[in-house]
Amino acid sequence: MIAKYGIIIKKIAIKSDIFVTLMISKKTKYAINALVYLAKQDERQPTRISDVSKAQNIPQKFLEAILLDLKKSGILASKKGKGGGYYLLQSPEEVNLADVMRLFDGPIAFLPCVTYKYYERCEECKDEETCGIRDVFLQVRNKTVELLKDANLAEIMHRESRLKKIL
Amino acid sequence: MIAKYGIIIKKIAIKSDIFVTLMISKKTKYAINALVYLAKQDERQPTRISDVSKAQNIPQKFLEAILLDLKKSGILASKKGKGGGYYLLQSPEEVNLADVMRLFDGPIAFLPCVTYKYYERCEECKDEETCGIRDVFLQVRNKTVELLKDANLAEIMHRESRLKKIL
DNA sequence: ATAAAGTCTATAAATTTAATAGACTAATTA
DNA sequence: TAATTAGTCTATTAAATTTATAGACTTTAT
Repeated sequence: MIAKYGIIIKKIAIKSDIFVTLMISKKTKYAINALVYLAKQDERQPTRISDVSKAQNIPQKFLEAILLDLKKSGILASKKGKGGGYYLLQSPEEVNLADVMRLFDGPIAFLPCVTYKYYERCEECKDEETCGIRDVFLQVRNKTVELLKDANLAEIMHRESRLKKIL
Repeated sequence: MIAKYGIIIKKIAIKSDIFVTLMISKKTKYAINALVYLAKQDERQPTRISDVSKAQNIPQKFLEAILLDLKKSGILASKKGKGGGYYLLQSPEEVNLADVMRLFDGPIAFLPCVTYKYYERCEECKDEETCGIRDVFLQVRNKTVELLKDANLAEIMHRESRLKKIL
């Protein structure tokens, strides 16, 4: 990144490219947008993939795979044939960003040694129990997961209402 | 990720591969390890790249580029020739993980729209000011940056001492 | 002088992300 | 039961990024 600084500045100014190293993937972003959109469709009427795709500006074929994954994980359900589409299977309160992010981007952690399900030791680490770097990243991970667990679809919609009132 | 679950489970069990989507890059990890190592070398005697490389298990050629970047950013200084090497230019209190991570992995944020220096709007976003998703990720980002700013090299070493006392 | 040690340029292998294409299957309804 | 709608599955590809590796070059201490 450093070696490319000159180019990067240019990119941001002209084409607005952005580094993605620590950011969520487009897949996760699309998934979250689609879920919030489905949560906003009152009733549990199925919504067509093509409708979600148009409304949220997500490439349809890409979205198909994403929704299928969300279905396999039990968050969404679908109905085939005419009048079919996708709908929330879980309640908006049950679906939180931590789970969605983990589904598509893997563990929420800056280091493998502070993950729960994907734990991996650092080779160079002499004593993990007393590693100061790990201690910091463990704290960050715990706080992040806490905040993302609280951020369920209902909460996200509440926040939007609140923000609209302020403005 | 989901489509590969079978393989992934196998990988974790057999070869312990890990997804890296939201994790810091090896470059950043190497940089942090090298910095903590240099901070532990009392006096400001230059330490050879080869010594850091061996002690921290970092490919030497890769480390050379990393240390050079840290030098360009003003964190380290170097001395050439015999008896040369790298040493901290800033005090251990001044060097924090937020700055180091930003240097190599770019902005600390899950979405471009909650970054400061690399801000980018989401195309699909109708009203950013009232976006509930953005509101969540902004909160996460602020907390994360706060914790990482506090995590300077001195603090990391303090934590190690504290952890050693507990054990 | 010469040996030690950092610097610079270029390139390559491996992995991952993001996206596309097309055939196939299931369900509804006329 | 045929036609249509809409989700499902498999394969492939393009682009970008990460993680290195190689080798020539420059500077400095003794």
